[in-house]
Amino acid sequence: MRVSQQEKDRSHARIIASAARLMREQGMEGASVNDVMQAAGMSHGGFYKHFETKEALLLAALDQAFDEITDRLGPAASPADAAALSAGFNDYYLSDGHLASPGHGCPIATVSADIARGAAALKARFGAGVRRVVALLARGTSGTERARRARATRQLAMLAGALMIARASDPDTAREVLAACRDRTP
Amino acid sequence: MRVSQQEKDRSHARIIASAARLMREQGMEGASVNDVMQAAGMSHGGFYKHFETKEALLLAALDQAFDEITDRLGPAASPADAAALSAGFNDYYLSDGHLASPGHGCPIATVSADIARGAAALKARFGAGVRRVVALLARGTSGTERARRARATRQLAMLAGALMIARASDPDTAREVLAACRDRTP
DNA sequence: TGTACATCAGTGAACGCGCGTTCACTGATGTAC
DNA sequence: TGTACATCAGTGAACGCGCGTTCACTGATGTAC
Repeated sequence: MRVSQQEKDRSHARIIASAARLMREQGMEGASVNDVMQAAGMSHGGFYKHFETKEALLLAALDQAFDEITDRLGPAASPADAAALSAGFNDYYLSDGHLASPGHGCPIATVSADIARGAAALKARFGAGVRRVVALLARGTSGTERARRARATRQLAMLAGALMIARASDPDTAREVLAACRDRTP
Repeated sequence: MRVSQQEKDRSHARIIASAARLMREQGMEGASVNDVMQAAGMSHGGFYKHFETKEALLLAALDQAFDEITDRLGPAASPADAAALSAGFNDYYLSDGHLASPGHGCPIATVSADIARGAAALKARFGAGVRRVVALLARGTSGTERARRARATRQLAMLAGALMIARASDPDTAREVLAACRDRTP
């Protein structure tokens, strides 16, 4: 049966939120249209009233996943706040909570291999997301614009690599990798 | 028709080599049994004369992929050689060749997200592979055993993260990420 | 404001397809004499 | 060394299953009068 425009908008948001979580938990191919719609409380048939293809959904879900992590870094009233935020980012990124909850964590560590095999449109959005995170991390640091961006990039690369390695390893190795990278910036 | 033991051994090696490449190019789920057997010059039906399940193949292919990268770091006659090898590893790891050839590159950057969703047996082998690479990278560096291992771990995490981000990004962002991480160790 | 009707969000069955796995079959290999 | 026969690596058809996508249908919503 037909549903109000307001309710359709809510459905749309639920579909994207479910996809943003499931694509990080199950991978971009592993997150099936059926799973996503089920998680959003609907049946699979209605999906194509919201998106033309699965790939269009993944584009929206990827943006949302990056939004979740930039929201975490966004609020900084002063350069000092920004520096503290950037330092605290390491703690969050390598925390046990982040390790155990890929579905609500950084998309770099969960879907970059899928995107590397994907369409150029996905890579463009991913690259834009990375630039946004780097720009936020670079606030409040010292040096030339170029040097600050480069340092933030190295920090993000190390964190994403460490999280990814820890998640793919046995518990002992995971612990060792996280310990080596915590409290250190490249 | 039956085939000699010698030829069966060669088939076995070709299947693992094809899987080691395809799993890095297409992902562990994306590398189908049919694709692997085709790439090894056989039809899919013969696969189960070599492996009990697809997962058993992936275990063997993962070990082989790690062997390929530890072979690169293996030969070091002296501590000075080891230090030069470790420094040169950065150049190889972030080279355009490695960027463009995931099928013959480091498995950390290509299959870790798949393994994070996989069985404990895969994680154990992955963790062992990571430890082997870290141990090789740590040779010829200074400091306590613990500090040397930690530094090598940070280096590997940064490299894997950078390569993964570069592959998943548009060309401009990829270039910037690689430039920021080349010639720098965390 | 009330009524008549067109719109369309969501449902559930169905589509063709590729997946991992199984199986009957073939004929060269390996073995026993 | 030669012969008879059991073994088994590799083939190709077939299996049930879940995938992305399509479609006829339902009935509440939104619109025109």
